[in-house]
Amino acid sequence: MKQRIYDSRAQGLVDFTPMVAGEIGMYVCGPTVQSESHIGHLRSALVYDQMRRWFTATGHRVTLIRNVTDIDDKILEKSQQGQAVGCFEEWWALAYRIEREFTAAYEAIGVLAPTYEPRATANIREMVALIERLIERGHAYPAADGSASVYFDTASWSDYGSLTRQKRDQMEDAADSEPVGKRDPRDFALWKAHRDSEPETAAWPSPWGLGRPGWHIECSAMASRYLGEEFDIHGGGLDLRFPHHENEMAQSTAAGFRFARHWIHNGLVNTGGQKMSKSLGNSLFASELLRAARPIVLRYYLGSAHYRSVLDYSAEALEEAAIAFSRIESFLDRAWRFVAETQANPVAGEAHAALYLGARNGSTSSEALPDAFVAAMLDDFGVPQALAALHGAVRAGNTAIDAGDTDSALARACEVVAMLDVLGIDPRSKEWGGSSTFETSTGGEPAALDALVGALIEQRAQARAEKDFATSDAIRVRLLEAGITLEDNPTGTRWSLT
RNA sequence: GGUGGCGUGGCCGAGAGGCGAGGCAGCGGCCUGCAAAGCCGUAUACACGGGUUCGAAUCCCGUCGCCACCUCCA
Repeated sequence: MKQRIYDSRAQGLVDFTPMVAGEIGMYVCGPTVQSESHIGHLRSALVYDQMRRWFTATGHRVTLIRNVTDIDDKILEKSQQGQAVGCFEEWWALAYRIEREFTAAYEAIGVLAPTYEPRATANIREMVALIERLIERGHAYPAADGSASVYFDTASWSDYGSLTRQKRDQMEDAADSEPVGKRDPRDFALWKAHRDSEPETAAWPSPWGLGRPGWHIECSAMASRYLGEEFDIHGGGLDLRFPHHENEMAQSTAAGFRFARHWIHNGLVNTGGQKMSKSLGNSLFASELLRAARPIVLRYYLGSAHYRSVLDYSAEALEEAAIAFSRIESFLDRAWRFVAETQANPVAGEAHAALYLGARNGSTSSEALPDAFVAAMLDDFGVPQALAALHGAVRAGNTAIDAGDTDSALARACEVVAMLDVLGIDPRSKEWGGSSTFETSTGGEPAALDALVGALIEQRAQARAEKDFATSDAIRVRLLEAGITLEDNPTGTRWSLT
């Protein structure tokens, strides 16, 4: 079966074949580091992280480039606003501080670091070269007002608008565009002349004079620098289709590059059916979300809707995700305990352990993945369907445990771990702080607590043996009130923190 | 004015011409001293009106409602 992806430019599902067999180049638009990261940023980063992991799991060497826009109007504005109220922070300090916050949030939800994360300010020379090339080819011009600005000549590029299927003559004029020096209001800035009101640190020399790059040119320059003039996939949020990606594509192709073969756009996040925006005051910041749920649960939740769908956030849905996810976790706990308990032969036990670990590290390869899971992922990264396959394996595994079928239980557990591994949500993996041993969930609790709870469990067992259920229930209630849940199993009583 | 998307059961959320994804909640049962966990069973779901078809939630036409983008955006 072939990998299918939804290509925004083709507006449909297409077969995906890497340019070079076994290698995939992806460029993803990262954030403009001007203010706190929110749920939308997390979702976007996660979507491409999952694609990257999937490609890797299926044997590809992926080069993932995600840029950081660290120079832009808003960064300068914010810095100036802050300074006006006495908070002294240079624009570059602000950008760097926010960038680190973004990195921390990404890491918190298990987004792997991209292969490289170029900053716009470190690629000015490449941008200038690209602009020069566009001027030479007749698709860009220095501003007519004598400033150092340079604009892209949209009229010179007949393909302009093709990414978003818009006809140039039917586009609305940019309301806030600076008519200064532009031939046409639809033309956009490649290079922005330095203004006296802006800090000198935010200006670079160029053949046209001191200035800073326009927003779109950085991605064109960096994508080509790190991935070449043609590469497999370009991704970003749906809101970037126009103007950002349209302009990026226009610049790069007008410069003579083939550029991205496929364009992928992830859906946005709504809250209460409304678009999330600062003016509505309904932004969900990463910091709040990470307090509202365990990061691994947040990751699970963000993957529960297809990447192209709108994700309508609600606290209830997040809580449901937490319950659904703990079902998976408790299965893994249960499966491992079951296998350990029923495995009389330690040699076979070690073989099982090796199998289990292999599934976790992906070293059992995608063969350990159920067909339904693979089919779902091949079909435009159908993570929600893949999660259905995951839950199916959990149920089958629980059934096998109930039936006392060790081999089947272990096989299902290995499948579950392999699937979780691909999705980046294996609670026992190192990235989530799991240990590589096979302790049951109480294994990580302090020994003192275990001794205390163990003593109470002992007392309760005594009471139960004497059919003194009033006492045994009282002990259970007291522990529950303290946040400890008891479970009676055929082999004894197990406790866990709720 | 232009471009695109969405409307699925109590809730979230997949799917896209013929067996009702999955999760949460509910109900009935098994297990349990009672629980918990787990399992089994359980649903006149596809905005509305036409049409195409042996068969439509899925395709076509229309209507209604909601949303996004059209040079700040993940």
